[in-house]
Amino acid sequence: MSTSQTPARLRVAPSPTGDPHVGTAYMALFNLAYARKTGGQFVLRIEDTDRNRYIEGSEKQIFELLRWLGLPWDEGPDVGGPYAPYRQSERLETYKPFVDKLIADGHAYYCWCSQERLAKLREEQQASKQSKTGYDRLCYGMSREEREKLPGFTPTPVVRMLVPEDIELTFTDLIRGEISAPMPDDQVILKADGFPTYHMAVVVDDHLMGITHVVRGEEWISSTPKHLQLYKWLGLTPPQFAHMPLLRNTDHSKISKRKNPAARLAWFREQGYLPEALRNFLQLLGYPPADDDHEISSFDDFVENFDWAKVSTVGPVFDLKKLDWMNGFYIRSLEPAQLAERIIEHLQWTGQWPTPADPQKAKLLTDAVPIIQERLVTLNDALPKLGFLFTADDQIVIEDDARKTLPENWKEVVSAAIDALDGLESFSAEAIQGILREKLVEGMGIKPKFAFGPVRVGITGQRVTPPLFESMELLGKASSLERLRRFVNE
RNA sequence: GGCCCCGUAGUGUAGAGGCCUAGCACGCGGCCCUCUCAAGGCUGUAACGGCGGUUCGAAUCCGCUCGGGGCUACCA
Repeated sequence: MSTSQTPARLRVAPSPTGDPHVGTAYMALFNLAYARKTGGQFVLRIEDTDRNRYIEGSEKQIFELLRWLGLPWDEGPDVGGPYAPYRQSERLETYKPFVDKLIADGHAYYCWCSQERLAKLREEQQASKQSKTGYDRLCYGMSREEREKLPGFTPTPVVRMLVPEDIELTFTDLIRGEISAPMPDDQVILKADGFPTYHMAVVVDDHLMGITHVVRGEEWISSTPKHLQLYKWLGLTPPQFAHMPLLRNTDHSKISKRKNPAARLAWFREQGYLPEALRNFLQLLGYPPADDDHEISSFDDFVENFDWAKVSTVGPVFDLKKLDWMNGFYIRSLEPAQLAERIIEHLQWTGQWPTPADPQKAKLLTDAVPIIQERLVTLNDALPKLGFLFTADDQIVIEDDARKTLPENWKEVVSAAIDALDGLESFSAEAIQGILREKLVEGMGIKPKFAFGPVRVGITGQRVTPPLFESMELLGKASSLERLRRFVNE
């Protein structure tokens, strides 16, 4: 039970730099869970301080996919909120006084070093295998005039923080407990283009927006001392930190779009995964199931028992096989009518079907859902499994691997089936099965497998199909007989 | 190179000194069911990286070692 806790404010802060990343959804899920558990708020903030990597339309994708996944935010660029704007590019004036104060207090200084000089410096440090790397403080204590006389000068300065020797490198993490981080160098906090870097913006915004818990990826552990130092200089109370494990590729490297199609959040939707299945799956990465032999769990259950201490410190590898199983499970647990709707929506979203859908096709699909429901892994599997239903009788092609399964006497079998079916009044699956068993299996002494096999091939052209008798019922008597006749006379 | 984080079956995890001849889920194998394929039922397979300590006793604590990962940008 959620005891009386102080409402927490958490945020997810993706950058609009391309296709939304699956890691964004992973972070959002855990942030949201804790916000809900404490009765607090979940904020979406867009961190678009990098003008070079900014990609038009990426932000919209973030909104769309996070909503699709069922992770709604209480405050954000598109829904507003008391701390608007929620887009860092619209907050440039907000950061200025904080930077000015740091400079005035002697905690930050201007740096006119050119990118070239810095690159060269870095190169030399790497090559010399020195233990100490980072900016060499050439500009520290200099005026513009003084610096200008030296090489590697660039007219527009950046602002760097003056990291003290005794900076606190240890902090408490909600997931890992006491941890320490590397000694930082004099990090740039304000870029030449007037935009703050992440380090400056995140501290100012998290403070101004009343964020109480910062939940982010493990890759930020090494930056946390810088952030803590900024809070200290500015006289602000820092939030609590929880560093989530990093999602991994199969080779255990940090998950990347290049090595892993699943790194793109949109990929899951395109493949036809159900958002509730993906959410459940993500929840299980680095987090134990609530019930030891039952990994299916609702978001509410997740929230109910949520505890940072349960989050694993080991970066989990994506196992799509498990997601497949889970997606199938969620598909099977839907009402057939609901599933039909989801399939149609998906076909429309992927552009395979028009909007509005052809009523006849929609009806046929809906009627057919019960026979494919337990055979689907993703929504994309539906149409291919039902191909024979949406194909005209004279367009059915007998596939090679289906033909190979045909016994010697297949024409005899199919002819007998035609005769049996022809006199059938009610063309129901039950009646079809009844008469075929009577005439072929019992009457001719043919094993069910070889009696129904040729009929299946004639009806669908395929070796593997949904249940035969139900398929024939859906197809109707006329079409079924037509197909069998064409088959036997080919 | 330096600093930091991490190390239970193929994958996700349970395990917080004896309840562990290490549990569960997915995967994979077998059997049953069966009109194919699924679904379902039963069943099998497979792990504490290594080495030293501490202890009556270690997957659990300590050290070293090996391995993986992250950071080391005017990217986040």
